[in-house]
Amino acid sequence: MDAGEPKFRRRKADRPDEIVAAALAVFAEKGFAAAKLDEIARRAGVSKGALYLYFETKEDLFRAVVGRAIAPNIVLLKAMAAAHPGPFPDLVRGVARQIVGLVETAPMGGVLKMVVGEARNFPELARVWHDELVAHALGAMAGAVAAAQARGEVRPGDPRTYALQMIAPLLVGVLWRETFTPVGAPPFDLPSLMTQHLDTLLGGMLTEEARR
Amino acid sequence: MDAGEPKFRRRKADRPDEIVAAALAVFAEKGFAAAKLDEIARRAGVSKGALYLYFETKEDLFRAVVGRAIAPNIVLLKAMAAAHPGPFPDLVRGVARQIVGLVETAPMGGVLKMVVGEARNFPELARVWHDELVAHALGAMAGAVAAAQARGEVRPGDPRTYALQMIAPLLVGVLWRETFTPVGAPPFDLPSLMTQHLDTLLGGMLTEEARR
Amino acid sequence: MDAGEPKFRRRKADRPDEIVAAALAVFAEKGFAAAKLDEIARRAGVSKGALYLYFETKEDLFRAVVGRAIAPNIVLLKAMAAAHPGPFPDLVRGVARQIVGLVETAPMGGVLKMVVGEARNFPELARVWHDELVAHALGAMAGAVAAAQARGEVRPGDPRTYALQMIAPLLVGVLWRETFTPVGAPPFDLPSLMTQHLDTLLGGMLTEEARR
Amino acid sequence: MDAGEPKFRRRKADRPDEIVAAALAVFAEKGFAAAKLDEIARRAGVSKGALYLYFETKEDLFRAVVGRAIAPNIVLLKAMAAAHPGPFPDLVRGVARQIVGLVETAPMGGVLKMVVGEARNFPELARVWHDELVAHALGAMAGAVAAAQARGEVRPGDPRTYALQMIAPLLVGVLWRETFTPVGAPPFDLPSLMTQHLDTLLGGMLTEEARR
DNA sequence: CATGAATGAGCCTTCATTCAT
DNA sequence: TATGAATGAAGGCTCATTCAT
Repeated sequence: MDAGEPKFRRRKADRPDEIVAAALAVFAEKGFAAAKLDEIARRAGVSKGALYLYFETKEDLFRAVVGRAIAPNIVLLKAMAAAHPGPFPDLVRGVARQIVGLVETAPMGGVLKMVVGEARNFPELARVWHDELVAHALGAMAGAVAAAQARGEVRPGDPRTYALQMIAPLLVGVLWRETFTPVGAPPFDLPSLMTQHLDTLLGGMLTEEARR
Repeated sequence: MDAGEPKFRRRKADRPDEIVAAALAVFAEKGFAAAKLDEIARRAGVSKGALYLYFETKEDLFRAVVGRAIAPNIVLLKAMAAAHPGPFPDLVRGVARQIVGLVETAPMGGVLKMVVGEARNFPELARVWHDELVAHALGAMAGAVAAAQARGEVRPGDPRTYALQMIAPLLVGVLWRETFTPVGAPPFDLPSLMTQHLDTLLGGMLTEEARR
Repeated sequence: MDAGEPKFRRRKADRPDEIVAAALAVFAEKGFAAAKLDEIARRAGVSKGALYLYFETKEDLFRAVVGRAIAPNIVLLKAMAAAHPGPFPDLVRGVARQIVGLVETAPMGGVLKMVVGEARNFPELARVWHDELVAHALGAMAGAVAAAQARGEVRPGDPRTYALQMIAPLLVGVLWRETFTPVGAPPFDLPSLMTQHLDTLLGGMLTEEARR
Repeated sequence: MDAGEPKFRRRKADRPDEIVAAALAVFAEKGFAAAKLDEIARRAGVSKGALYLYFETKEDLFRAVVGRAIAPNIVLLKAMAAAHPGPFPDLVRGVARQIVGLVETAPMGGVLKMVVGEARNFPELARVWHDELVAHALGAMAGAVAAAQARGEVRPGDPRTYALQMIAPLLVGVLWRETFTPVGAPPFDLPSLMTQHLDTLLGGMLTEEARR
């Protein structure tokens, strides 16, 4: 930018993000222990030593990667908080559209694998993910369900469980894409999957009146 | 030695199974790369060298672990194949009961993590799992759905997607138990979860006539 | 020993000592930081990994080396404690003979360099050396001086300082041998040095009566 | 720049000396290998890169440090050369006073440690120290002893050894201060130590007539 | 001259694998 | 078979050195 065109030396401020992006890719693919700093450095276009200018240790880098991967998902929380107070199905479909959009753009499969796969080795990361994102999201959706129940829109049942039911097929679809599609399994089209799922599930969740 | 009580000594023939069991526990907890043969040997009650009497390499052991973990799940395929040809909901609930029973007894969470987490590092294992178990199970259930649709019991929709919808919350519940419950998150009761889910989902899947 | 002659595989029990001996040589020559585990392993006739069967870290090995080097010097303390209660000069010369003997056999120069050179980096080692050996030795000799003063054998003066005066030339002679002799400086013959020094020093320390 | 107060800015010409001073402190404390250029640069108040404007390598800087540390000691040689040709004890005490003065002002402990501790890794430095300083000083003192012997002031004995005997306690006292005092050992007061030592030693060195 | 981000060779440490017993 | 001491290749991390600015 300065002095006309991008110099072949990248600007320092971008380095950490570039490293985190490269690290995310490698950690997601290999897992923490199997990921090699050599490969992360190579993919980030820097030397191995440069990693240590920005992160203390490999674990530190991993923490940064997993921690920062929360941010893009936070938008969902805000979207849900700002969701119009209309009929329950509209809310659900609106949120679902956002999530599907996120899944299509962000490397959610890899992040999921990282969080789930390393939860035992990095419990504090699982805790952060739960406390700062998952619990909020699940709680918000459960709250919406409970409100809909109070309005007579949704049948009785545990709201938190309803929330899990709604999102689960998408998560499994993402893991499927990550796990079985690369070895030749037929993929699931996630938007279609989600559409059919919500049609079906809402069909069973809504009361007679709400369904009409 | 110990000329007294030789009967209680485990027979040598059990060694491989004991090793695989110990390895399953460690691999499930740590992942492939972070698992140490020292720990596997210790948990199996044998020396490190003994592992190599039964398995060529660490990868070999891992393959054996993941491969053998298919077997307990195969019963599901047989159960589905032998399922009575009655009404669709009965079939679904019967199968679900079996799966939930399996989930309660077998370390399915750990196995899931292994298969998903190492799919990129061991693609042939993902392939085996898909080809020998997952595809069959999903296909069988999709076939049942299609048959029910043909009989007018189930509404239109992609049968394979329906199958995924049915199982997904249970899988996510298992991963939840593995990931977030250890760090203080409230657990999901899997049988209740499955009951509520099938009630809801079938409510949306079944046609008017079938639902009556 | 077993089965006739020494098998080409050395017996395990000796390994730690062999490693410590090799490490002493390398640490004494290079200092802690410049010493390479590769070289220590090579000189000990084992692989680099074998070091870690007996010592946790390089620092641990260093601590073991410096710690064990105290032992051979402890004999001096015992010799001094058991010293005959005769005239002061006899005591001094007897102890000196022991020390000179030690200096000729043990690698005292290297050990001295290690303790002094790494005192700032490993203060706990300096403390151990002082508390377990040096303070005792200096104190014992100072005690003997004080007793001799009480008996009227030695002139007034600080006993601890007298003790230092007695030993200092030998220590400097050892360091000289370590430092300047290898680059062509004329050596000092330590026994002669010590003889002349004690003759001179006692000449100045003893009272008229004692000197007679 | 800083058009306001340029006068207080250190002149560039001082940089090398400032760097050498900082390096001396760090090398003396840590030893060559454990010393980090980062710390030297920080203590010198310059950037790491700036070190390379004045010194080719870390070894070069070390050589400069050790080499320049000779200079302050050279004054001793001159003092001894210019020493009045009076009685031997006066000469000795005069020189001792100079040395004690030097020890109190210059970081002689650290320098000693550097020279002794790195003699094996940098033999040429040990050689320079010996050839340019130590040999001269020891030789000068030995010469004075020999002259005094010729005058009948000093008893028979190896003059070079006598010289070593005279200086050794001070050197050991310096090393003691460097090594054991920081870990709680009682210190030696070097001037008192030297006074008592010379009183004692001269008492044994001088002939009857000279002592009178 | 001066800076400090970047490099990469080198070292400590780990751990799968081997092998003498 | 079984052991566990020993190996050595591999990888995380450090730090002297370089170089674009």
